Amino acid sequence: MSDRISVRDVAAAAGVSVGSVSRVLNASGYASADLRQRVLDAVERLGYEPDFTARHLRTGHSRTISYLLPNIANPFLAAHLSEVERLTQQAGYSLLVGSSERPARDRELVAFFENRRLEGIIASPSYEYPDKAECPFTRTSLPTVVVDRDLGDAFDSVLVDHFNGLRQAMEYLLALGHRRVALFVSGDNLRPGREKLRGYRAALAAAGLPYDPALVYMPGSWLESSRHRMAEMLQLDQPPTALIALGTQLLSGAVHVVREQGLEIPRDMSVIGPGTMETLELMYPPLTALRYNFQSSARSTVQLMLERIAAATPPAPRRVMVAWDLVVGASCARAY
Amino acid sequence: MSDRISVRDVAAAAGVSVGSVSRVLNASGYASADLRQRVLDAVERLGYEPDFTARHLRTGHSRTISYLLPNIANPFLAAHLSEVERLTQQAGYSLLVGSSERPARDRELVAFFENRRLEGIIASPSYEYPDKAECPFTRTSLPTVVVDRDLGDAFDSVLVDHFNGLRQAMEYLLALGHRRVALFVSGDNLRPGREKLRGYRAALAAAGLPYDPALVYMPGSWLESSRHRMAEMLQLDQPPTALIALGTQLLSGAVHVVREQGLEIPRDMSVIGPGTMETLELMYPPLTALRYNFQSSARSTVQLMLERIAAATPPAPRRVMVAWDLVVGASCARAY
DNA sequence: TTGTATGCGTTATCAT
DNA sequence: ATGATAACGCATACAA
Repeated sequence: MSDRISVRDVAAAAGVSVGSVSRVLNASGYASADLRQRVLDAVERLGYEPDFTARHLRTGHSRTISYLLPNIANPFLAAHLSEVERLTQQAGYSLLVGSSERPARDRELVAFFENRRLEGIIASPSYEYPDKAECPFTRTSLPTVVVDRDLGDAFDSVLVDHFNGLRQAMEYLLALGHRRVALFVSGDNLRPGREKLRGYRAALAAAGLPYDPALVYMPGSWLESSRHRMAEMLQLDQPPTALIALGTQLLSGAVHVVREQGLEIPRDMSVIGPGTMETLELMYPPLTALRYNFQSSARSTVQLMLERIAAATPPAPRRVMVAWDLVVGASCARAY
Repeated sequence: MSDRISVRDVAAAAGVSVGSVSRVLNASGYASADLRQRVLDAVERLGYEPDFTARHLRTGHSRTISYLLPNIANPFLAAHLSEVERLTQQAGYSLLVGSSERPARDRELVAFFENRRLEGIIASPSYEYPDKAECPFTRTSLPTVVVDRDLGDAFDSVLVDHFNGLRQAMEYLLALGHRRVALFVSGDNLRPGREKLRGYRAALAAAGLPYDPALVYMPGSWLESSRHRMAEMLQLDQPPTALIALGTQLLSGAVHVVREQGLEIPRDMSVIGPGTMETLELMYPPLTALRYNFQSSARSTVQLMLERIAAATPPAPRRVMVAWDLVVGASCARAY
């Protein structure tokens, strides 16, 4: 059963040496047409396929890259991961997934990736290492492409333009006459949250409106109660007339409370949410949503990685910006 | 830079032979306390870590398993994958993901996994190979655990109990007085769809009600229009008064049309949907949903796999059933 | 143009 | 108890 055929078997069957077999298969060095044909025949006949591990040990190429991310179950990340997997496979690489929600695990995984001689790391860690000396990705020599995180400009980065996405959404709401907009976005400890807040505030400032922290909810970690915060906001003297909630859970919790209080969307509350496939149609009226192109983002990610792997000398770090689009549904109305 | 330290370096530093280093590190064979200590010190001092690839080549253990699935972006699959990844990592294994939506790609991936000497395959393919001779998983000698597919009883399987899930949901609706229930589930070409249909029909039969194909929508592949089908159903002489839609897209499309026609949930249409995190709260009134435990399902999957890998002689195939729970929300009402 | 021999970094099988 | 050495399966420098 464990009679795997090796180069030796092929060589014997073809009546040539192992070196010749290898040379033919890798198109390295010379080989006469005759010898070449005999080898190819034998390979075909025996169904030989070079052992990946042995080749890896010899050449140093593992043809495998890894994707380190906080949580595969997050719809945004899953969509991106899915595309990345497709493209890496297409390029002849395998994709190893590693999920990590804390720095210690980041370090473990990076050490693990190095030990396995992976060829690159796509990193979207759950911590941004303000102290660069502690950043596991700075310390590794593996080609790294950072996805939507601020890890300094030593890395190739694919960044989502949260800033302008939020500005766009806010300008849309402000144009509808809204002056008090609630903002529900994930963690201010990571780039996506920070940039969204920046965009939100920039739009307010540009319109000459004050920034009110009481209208902002940015849970640092998972599963805090967005229901509770929305309930609080509705109790304010001047409650929000619009809501931007960019996360399925954040949105669902907030919207639940809004409706529970007998408020109607969009009449009493305008809503902008995340543009993942599901949410777009699940709500009624159809959600006005911020959406970005996973496919193009994944394409950039993989392309940067492959270029960096192939490069003889490491290229200067590049950064790619991915834009959000505002897809107008029917969940926003003019402020009364 | 590429000055990786090897056993030889450690051996030299400790003043012992490479064999001794290996023996100490693998706790195989004898080693005096003194030698043992010297080796451990040297390892510590040099920061040595055995190269995974070389070890793999020598021992045959790749400590890697793969998960073959149709589509990572599917929320159900992503949730399951996420748990499986966590558990495999925890057990010291890496997880390679491979997505495939057609038999030819299944075969490619299996060949690829064999070539890389992975230790096992978790398979949830997009085709069930009625002709077993064509099934790539039958032909491979790699330990295989099948997830929610009917690939015959030669494999360990973790199966979701769609049959009883649907029976449960139907009994609930029938008890509320509904007699015409629309069913929107994915493909009848795979076990999940087939079993759901069986459960649906069993419940109807038990209640002495006729089965009407005009109320059933089971798209074979993605993205057909559930909106269109729902619109048709609402035109029937006797339109459905309840809907079971088990898929985020199926649900959102159908519900969209229902509301568009001015029907109210649950007054004019009772709805039961899929119990993924997002959907549960996103709808208003809160969705009554069928839900199953990803974690327990993932735990079974990984456990079966690890046992099979560890077993000296392959155990008889086992099958684990995972139950659905009906989580009652407020999207169902008594039939008028 | 082709064959031989060495090494990749381990582990495991021998002697000692 | 420990050390020398072969072997895992391949690629390649070198000899022929």
